Amino acid sequence: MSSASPSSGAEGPGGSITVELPDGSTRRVPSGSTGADLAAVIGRRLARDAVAVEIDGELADLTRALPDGAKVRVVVDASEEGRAVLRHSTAHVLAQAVCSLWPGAAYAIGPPIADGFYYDFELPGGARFHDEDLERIEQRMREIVEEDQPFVREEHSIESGLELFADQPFKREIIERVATTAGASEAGDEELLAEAGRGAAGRVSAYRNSPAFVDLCRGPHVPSTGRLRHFRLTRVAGAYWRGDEHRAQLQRIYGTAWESAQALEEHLHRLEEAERRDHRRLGVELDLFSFPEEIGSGLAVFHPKGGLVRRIMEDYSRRRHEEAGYSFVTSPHITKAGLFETSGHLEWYAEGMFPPMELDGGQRYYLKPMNCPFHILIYRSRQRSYRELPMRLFEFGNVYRYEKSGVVHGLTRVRGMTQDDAHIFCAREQMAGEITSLLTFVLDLLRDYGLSDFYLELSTKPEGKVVGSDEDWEEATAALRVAGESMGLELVLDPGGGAFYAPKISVQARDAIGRTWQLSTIQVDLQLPQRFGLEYVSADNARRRPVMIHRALFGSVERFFAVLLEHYAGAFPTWLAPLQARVLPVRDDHAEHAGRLAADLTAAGLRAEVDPASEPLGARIRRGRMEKVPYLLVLGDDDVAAGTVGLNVRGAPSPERGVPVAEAIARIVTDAASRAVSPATAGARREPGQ
RNA sequence: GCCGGUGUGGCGCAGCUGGUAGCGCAGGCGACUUGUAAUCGUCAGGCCGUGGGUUCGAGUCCCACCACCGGCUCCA
Repeated sequence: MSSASPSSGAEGPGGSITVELPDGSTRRVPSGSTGADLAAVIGRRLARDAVAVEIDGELADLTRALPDGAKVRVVVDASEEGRAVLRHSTAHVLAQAVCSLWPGAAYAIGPPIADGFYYDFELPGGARFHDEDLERIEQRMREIVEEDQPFVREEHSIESGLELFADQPFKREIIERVATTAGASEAGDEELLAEAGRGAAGRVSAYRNSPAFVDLCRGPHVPSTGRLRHFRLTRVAGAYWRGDEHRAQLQRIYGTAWESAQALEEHLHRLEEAERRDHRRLGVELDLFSFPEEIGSGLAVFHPKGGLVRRIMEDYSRRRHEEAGYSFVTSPHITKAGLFETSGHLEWYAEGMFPPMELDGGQRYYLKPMNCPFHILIYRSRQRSYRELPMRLFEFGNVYRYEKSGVVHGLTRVRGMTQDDAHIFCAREQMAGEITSLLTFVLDLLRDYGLSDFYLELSTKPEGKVVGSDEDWEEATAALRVAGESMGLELVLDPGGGAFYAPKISVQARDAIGRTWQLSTIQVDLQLPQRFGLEYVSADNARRRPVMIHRALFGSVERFFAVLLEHYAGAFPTWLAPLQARVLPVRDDHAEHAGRLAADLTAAGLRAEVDPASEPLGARIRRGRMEKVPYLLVLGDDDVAAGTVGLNVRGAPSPERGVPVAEAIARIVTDAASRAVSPATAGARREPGQ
C-alpha cells in the first residue's frame, strides 16, 4: 500500500509523471492524474468500462492519483476482478438501503462472492427480513443508484474509526480485531480483515457515499452508485456472525450483480439450466427414486429404473474391484456400542449417530455410521501373515448417519446410504506403493463412468482434537502427497481438513457444467490398527502393526448416482441407461416385426422394449425423447420390406432411415460395450461451462 | 440445530379480502392405424402435509409438529 499512498505522484501543477501499462509501454500524463484520467487518455471505451485500477499490484479506486513510475492496469467491469468491485459496491448500496428502511440496523460484512454478493445485518428489536422485503429494499437501492452518489474514501486511525462506528458493534469488533492482529492475520480472518479496510499500519479505511451512509471497507469501489444498474436481490437467509454457530445469528441478504443487463440475464439463465438438471427433479421425471415421507427424512427408495442404473453401476465397480485384487465382505447394520467405543467413533461422532436402542438387559446397539470397525474385525478374526498383505476388503456397506435436519439434501446428503467402502491393510513399507496404485485405479474407474476433469485435494492434520503422534501424521501425509503429485493432476492443499485420525487425499471432479464435486477419498490411518491391536507376523517372525487405508470411490452410491444424473442431465450413456432401445412400429400390423426386433435386441444383451402403435408415431417419438432413451427404432412398411429400421440416436438432429437391422443392433451393442459417453449423450453436454 | 420460504389428486399449478375445490399433463376405457417432439372423446382420481384452536362455517386465520426448498453451521 505504501507506494500507493495519496501523496506520492502529486508533483504539483504543470508537472507530469510516467506510468507503465500492462503491455510494457509507458504513458506520460499530467501529475495528479487518476486511474480514470488514464483510462480516458487511452480510450473512450476503456474509460466507460473501467471500475478500478491496479497500481503496482494493488487494486485501488479510479479516483486515486497515480504515483510516478507506477505499473498501472485499468480493471474493467466485465472481468472477474471488475465484477467483484461492482458486487462489493452493490453490497454497500444494499446496506445503505437497509439502514434507511430500518433505522438502527447494525451491518456486519458484505463481501462479493461467486456470481454475487451478500450483506449481513442485525435488525433493531430482533426484526427479521422476509421475502417481500427484498422488493422494497431493491426499490430503495435503485433510488440510491439514480442519485449517483460518489464513493469517497477516507482513512481513519483506530481511535477515530471506533468513534465513527460508535453505534455499529460489528464494525467496532472488526476494527478492534485489526488493532490486535497488526500485521500478521490468522488463517480464517482474511475475509473479515479484507472487509475491515485495514490500511497502512494502525489505520482503517472507510467509504462514504452520502452524508447518511459510511461503511468500513478496504475498497476499491466504483466511482459512484450510478455505475450499479444490473443487480437483483435473490434471497434472505440466516448466517452466524463470523461463521460461528455460538455467536449471534444475523440476517443475510444475497444478491447478484453484473456489468450489463445481458450478463445478468445470462446468469439467471444458467441458474435455470442448473435447475433443469437437478437430480431431485430428474429423479421424479424419470421415475428413478423417491423419498417417501412415511420412511423419514433423508431416506430414499430406488424405483425399478433407478434400481437398474444403480445395479449396473455397482456391478461394474464390483467386477473392477475383483480384478484389482479386492475381496468382498459383508457386515451387519447394527452393532453393540463397544465396537464404536473401541474405534473412538462414539467419542467423536456420537451426535452424528442415530441414538442407540437398548436390548438384552441394557445392552446398547447402534446403527453403524461406518464400516471400518467391522472390516477390522474380519482382519483380526485370526492371525495374519505378511504373505496376506496387502489385504483389500470391500463392501457395499449401508451406513446410517443422523444428519441435522437442515442439511439433508436430495441424494447428496442423506441419513441412510451405501458406501462403496474398502479398507486396505498393508505393511508400512507397502503404504506408498499401495496409495499410488490405488489413486491410479480410482481415476481410471471414474473415467469409465464418464467423468474426466479432475483435481486432487490433500487435507492435512486438523487443529485441536486429534489422535496420533506428529511423526505418524507426517509420514501418512507425505505418502499421500507423493502419490498425489505423481498423478499429473493439480493438487490443492486443504490445510486442517483431515479427519481427527487421518489425513486424506480426495478426488474432485468437475461436471458437464463446471461444478465440482468431492468424490473419492483415500485416508491413511495409523490409529485404528493401534486401537484394535492389529498385527501381522512378518517374514522375520516379528509381530508388526499394519497400516490401514480407508477408501471410497463413489463416496456413497446414492451421491455418485446423483452426480452422474446431473452430469448427464438425465441422459445416461447407453451402458448405464435403464432402457437402451425402444422399438416403435408405425402401425399395428408392424407389431409382429417390432416384437421380433425387440427380441433380437434383447438377445444381443440389450435392454429393449416395444412401444405399440396405439398413438401416432410423433407422440411416441416425443415420449421416447423426454424419457431420454438412447435409441428409438422406427419400423414401418419400408423397413418390413427391406429388413431395415429408422434409427433415432439420442442427441442427433434427425433420424437415419433405412439402416439394416443387423447394422443397427451392432452399433447399439458397440456403443453399450464401449461405455462411450458419445454419441448418445452428446446432446446432453452442450451447455457452456461456467 | 438456526434464519427465511413452501406444502392443494402421481407430476406441474389455480383457488381474491374465510362460504365448503378447479386446470393441464400423467392414468383407465373407447375410437382413430398413424414414418419422426403432444389424435380425439370419455371416465376416474383430492384425509387441501399432520394435529390442535378461532368461527355458524377454514384450503384460506392462529398455534404446534412433520416434510421439502434456499442459506448458515456441520459433513467420520
